[in-house]
Amino acid sequence: MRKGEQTRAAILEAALDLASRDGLEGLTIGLLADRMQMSKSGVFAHFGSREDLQIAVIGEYHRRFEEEVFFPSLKEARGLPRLSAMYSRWVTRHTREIDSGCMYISGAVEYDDRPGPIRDELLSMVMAWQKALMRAAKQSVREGHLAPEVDCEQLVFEMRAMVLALHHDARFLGDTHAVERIERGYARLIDSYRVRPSRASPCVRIASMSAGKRAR
Amino acid sequence: MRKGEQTRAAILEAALDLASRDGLEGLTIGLLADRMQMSKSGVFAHFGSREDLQIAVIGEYHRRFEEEVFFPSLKEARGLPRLSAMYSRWVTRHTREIDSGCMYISGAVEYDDRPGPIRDELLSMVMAWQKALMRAAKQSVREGHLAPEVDCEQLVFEMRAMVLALHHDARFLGDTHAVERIERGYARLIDSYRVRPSRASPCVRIASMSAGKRAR
DNA sequence: GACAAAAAAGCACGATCGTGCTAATTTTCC
DNA sequence: GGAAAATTAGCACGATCGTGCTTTTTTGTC
Repeated sequence: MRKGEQTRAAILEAALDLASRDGLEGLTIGLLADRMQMSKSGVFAHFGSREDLQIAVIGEYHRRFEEEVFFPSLKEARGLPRLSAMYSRWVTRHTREIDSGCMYISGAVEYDDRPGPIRDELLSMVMAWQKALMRAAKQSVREGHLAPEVDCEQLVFEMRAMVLALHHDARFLGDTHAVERIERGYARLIDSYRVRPSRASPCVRIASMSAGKRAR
Repeated sequence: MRKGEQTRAAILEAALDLASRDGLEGLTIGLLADRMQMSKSGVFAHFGSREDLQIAVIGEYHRRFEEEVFFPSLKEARGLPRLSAMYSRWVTRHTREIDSGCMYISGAVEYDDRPGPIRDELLSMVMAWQKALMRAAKQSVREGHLAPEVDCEQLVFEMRAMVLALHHDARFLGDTHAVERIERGYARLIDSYRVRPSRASPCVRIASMSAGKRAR
């Protein structure tokens, strides 16, 4: 009883690693059994099917994502500080998982025209994060950190876009400068949307971004 | 002799369609044979191996990409008009291949940590297009359309980023407004980099982008 | 330590994969 | 039209896949 949950967790850990590297489609029971030094049936028994395994992996990935990126950012003050913290932690996570890959991104490509429970699961998690970003952006406007006429959808779109590019460039092109570009891009983005009471307003963005980098 | 090339081309056509939908990894000889109403060996004989088939598909995809996006843009005047034309055609192509998917993007995810000839082939084609964008951006600076202090790498990075987001949102999220966002994003991007001799400078960008849309 | 329950293994199944080999068929050329 | 060459089909192979079934091993409880 207790042992079961324990090995299940260990399998999930290995599955997470494997799926992050080779994609959810590359996550195979045989490979997983090899890595766990178990029989295929032994692994299989813990999850009703491969699909359930994949869904469990997605859930676990999301749990960790929230724990690492989302929840800590809630400690920041509402508005731009929180939005920047979320973005900074998101970017930091990408730079750290540079050789494991983001499951939200690889999953989006793998399942963008493959309907079913896995796609649904991925979609709901990606949307959850996207909505969290949207909330933070709108709060930034409400708090007076960003100009009232800011199109938050547009802002979040461009923020997400650069993360996709970061992932693409760092992993596929092997570009090591993508992080700097995303920082510059975000700076420019916020700068053009910021409410400027005076020329020398405190630069929340830079502080938060580099704090995130230091924490790496 | 003649018949061979003909059916080879037909196979390649079907393979291109299949790989655009299910990814290069999803391109399988059996599926291809089914769609061609041929035997597996019949299909196989035209390409020395599956890998050679995949590489041939990538090459064909790139040929069509250049023909549709790159070459026509060369007719535009050097500098910003050409850069905008390239971008516009690129975006247009994405909106049209919304239910087939961009092989450069899906390929990047599939092969970002799978070394070998396929990755090499993909990489060289993606880099070719990226360099073409860079040349056009730098020419825009040289021609005086963009400010001299513009960081072209940064500009192209953000341009590419939004295309990735367009692909992601249109295909995975099913978002129908991504095209408008990329247009607004590009407008903002260029606007902040543009050289402004007068307030009412001719708006090359908008003209070109909407021309591209009309041509769809 | 015995016993019930849970966990893991063993095994087999049908499918699908890429790919070699050989035979049949079609095309091309004189 | 017949010979030569190119093209396609047929078939088999070893691998790997997910998954059901039965048996063995391990675990937790009295």
